[in-house]
Amino acid sequence: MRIASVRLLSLPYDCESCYSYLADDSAFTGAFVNVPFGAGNRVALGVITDITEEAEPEIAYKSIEHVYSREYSLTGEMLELAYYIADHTFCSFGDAVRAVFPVSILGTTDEIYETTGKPIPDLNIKVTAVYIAVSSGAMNTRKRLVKEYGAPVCDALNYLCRNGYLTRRTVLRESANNSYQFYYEFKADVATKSETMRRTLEYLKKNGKTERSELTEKTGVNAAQLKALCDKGAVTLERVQRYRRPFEINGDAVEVSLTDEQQEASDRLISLAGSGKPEAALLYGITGSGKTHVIRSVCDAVIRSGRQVIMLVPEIALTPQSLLVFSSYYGDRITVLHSSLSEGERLDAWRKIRNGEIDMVIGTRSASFAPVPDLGLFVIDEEQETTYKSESSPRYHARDVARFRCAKNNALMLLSSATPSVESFYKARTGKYELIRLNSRYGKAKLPEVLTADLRRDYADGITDPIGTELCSMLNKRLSDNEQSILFLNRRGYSNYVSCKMCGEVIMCPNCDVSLTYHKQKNAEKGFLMCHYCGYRINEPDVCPKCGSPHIGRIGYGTQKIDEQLERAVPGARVLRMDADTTSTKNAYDRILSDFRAHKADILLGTQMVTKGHDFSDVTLVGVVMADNSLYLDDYHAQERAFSLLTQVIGRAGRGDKPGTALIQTFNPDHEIIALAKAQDYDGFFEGEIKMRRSLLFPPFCDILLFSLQSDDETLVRRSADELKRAIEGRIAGAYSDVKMLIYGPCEMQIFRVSSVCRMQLLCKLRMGKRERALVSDVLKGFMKKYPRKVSISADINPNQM
DNA sequence: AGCACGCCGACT
DNA sequence: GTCGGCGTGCTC
Repeated sequence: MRIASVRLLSLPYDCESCYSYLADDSAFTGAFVNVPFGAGNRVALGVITDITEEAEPEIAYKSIEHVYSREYSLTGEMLELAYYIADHTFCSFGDAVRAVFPVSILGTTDEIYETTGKPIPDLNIKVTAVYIAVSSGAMNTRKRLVKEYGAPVCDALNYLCRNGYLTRRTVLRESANNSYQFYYEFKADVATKSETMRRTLEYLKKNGKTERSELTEKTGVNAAQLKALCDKGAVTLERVQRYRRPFEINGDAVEVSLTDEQQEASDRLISLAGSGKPEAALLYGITGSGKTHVIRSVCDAVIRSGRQVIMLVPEIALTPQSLLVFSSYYGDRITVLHSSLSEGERLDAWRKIRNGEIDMVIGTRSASFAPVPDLGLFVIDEEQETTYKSESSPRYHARDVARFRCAKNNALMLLSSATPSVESFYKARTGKYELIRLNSRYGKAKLPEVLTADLRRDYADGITDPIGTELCSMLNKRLSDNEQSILFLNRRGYSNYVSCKMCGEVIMCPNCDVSLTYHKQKNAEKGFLMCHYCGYRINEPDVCPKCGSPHIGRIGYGTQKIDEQLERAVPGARVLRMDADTTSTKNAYDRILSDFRAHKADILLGTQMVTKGHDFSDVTLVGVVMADNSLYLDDYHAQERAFSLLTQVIGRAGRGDKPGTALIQTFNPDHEIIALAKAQDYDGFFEGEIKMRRSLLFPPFCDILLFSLQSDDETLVRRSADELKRAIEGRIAGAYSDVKMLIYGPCEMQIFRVSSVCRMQLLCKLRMGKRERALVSDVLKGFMKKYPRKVSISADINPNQM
């Protein structure tokens, strides 16, 4: 007897998810299966993790209902990766599998109900209604019934099945996202009366294998006639998956010759990639040093050796420009993979990758799981970016996935950055990663001149405009010289809120502990106020809701307001605004950038988005409207983020022939981080930062473990948070006395209430290892058992925000 | 997570 | 007296 261990995807974290089922010969490890589960034998999706021959007599086994094909199964690597993710990020096995595998590719299952003919007795009216609906035939699938009658039908259906009035069978429906092309080929002459069919046969005889649409067009044959020809054995039909392509390939490959420094870096990386061992390297090169050329040259070598490359970029908006660089070399052997592809596009890309039709995958965090058959190189560009860490379950870091996969495939993990994360640079310093430096700027580009504008002086003169006098005059100068400028606005602290000038009341969201943000309404005097956390929305009030005073007004300035001020301060300038509001539509981002590149505007004003690796040769001025906002967040990352951001912004100036200038407006021109960014002195920044991290005990000298608790019952979250702390302390005093950790809190999260849900957190510093993970898992499961469905809890290792 | 079983309040 | 509330416990 074959017994398969099946792990179910639908069970929560605190449930044992492994069950044994009888299996036939079609079962294999890594296969997705449908199994009957629970008293109602509802269909559940699972994965076979193991197969044995020994049955245990005391277990009443059920049988596997369906085994999905090998084409859509987990490879050994992916199965191990799913376990790795579940273990390291404390998520359910199902969440981990759904991250590594596009489960929707399997299609959907539904349950069909049929009457048995057994007459029903006098039953509950609802049950009778369901029975009648089913027996009429129109309403016989579970999904349709649930949609019509709501969830309670399940009870009725189970009752009817249990007592033999209905039977249930499950059906599989192939994913609607499959799209096929049909190829016909001539096989044998047959007699037919139809002129069209004869013509079709002749055409096939002459032209060989032909796609259906071409055949229909040329001979006028229809689907029914083709089917008849197949049935008669006159032609054969071949069904081929059709792939959609969500992007254009353009540009011609330009052979770039590498500088000596670049060539040396490339040679070293190529030898690492070919070492036959897992390797990790950090490519650290100042902005404009040509990291991309080096990466491309390494990709070339890896692909030539028959292996594949995965390259991650921080955000979707950056995929087109990377694609532009690489697609000219690799043509249709390259693909993108990210979450804004349509379902069909994503699945197509996935299939092509798995079929070995792709040499290079470019994508965001989720592309870490691209099923390349023989991974040779895993590049993470701008590796310090926070977007590589997932903020929802599974809370994995792409770097850890990369490391895991490179270890399995003896591949090279290549981190690349001008401002590496402190953690990565420390690893490079201590020899865990090979450090490869590019020290010289490439081509004609020169480091821009960096100036600071002391806003205190403006304030002393009574000028409080967001664009100070210095910046204003420099912008005007650029305009008259027909040169371009970029203005960067740090979003944080720039939200517009509404407050009463009489009583000081700030209009808050009723569901969340945040102020409402003002939004302009098109063609209207009054705007509206919206909560960015829960979406709550009201019209802008005329009077203060607290004291009734009409003296209420908008405070703060965002891109909109600065846009308005620019009209006055730099008359005649054409301004393009790029932020979350103006880039909401699909191609807006590309359009804004290409318009700016074509010099259809003089000033590009925007948030984070303007800082990311675009080269505009006409830009000679970059202004940072307010540098201070990013410096004082109470988070140990704050300095690092600020330095990285400022360095990137400054790097945007002077990418072409003309010398560039960066102007940083600040109230703190003497701040250390600003000085370091001004000098583009990463090493200096790192020395200071690593000292701080060591003395205050922060990563990389420990890991941060953050528990978050949520509940709509305020007293319960508070109480359970205290109890969580005691539970951890109890275990450390008992079974886990070998685990060392510091516990801080519990305390309220920065925004305590969101959507009427109260949130607490508990922070721990420790060094994560096997025992530590066991403890965390233990504590989590204990907590979930104690507060089922009342308080939700999650654990996050080294979160982006605390 | 579902779903069944089981034990207490507002209705025919 | 029953329908149905959701607390507890189990699922190969």
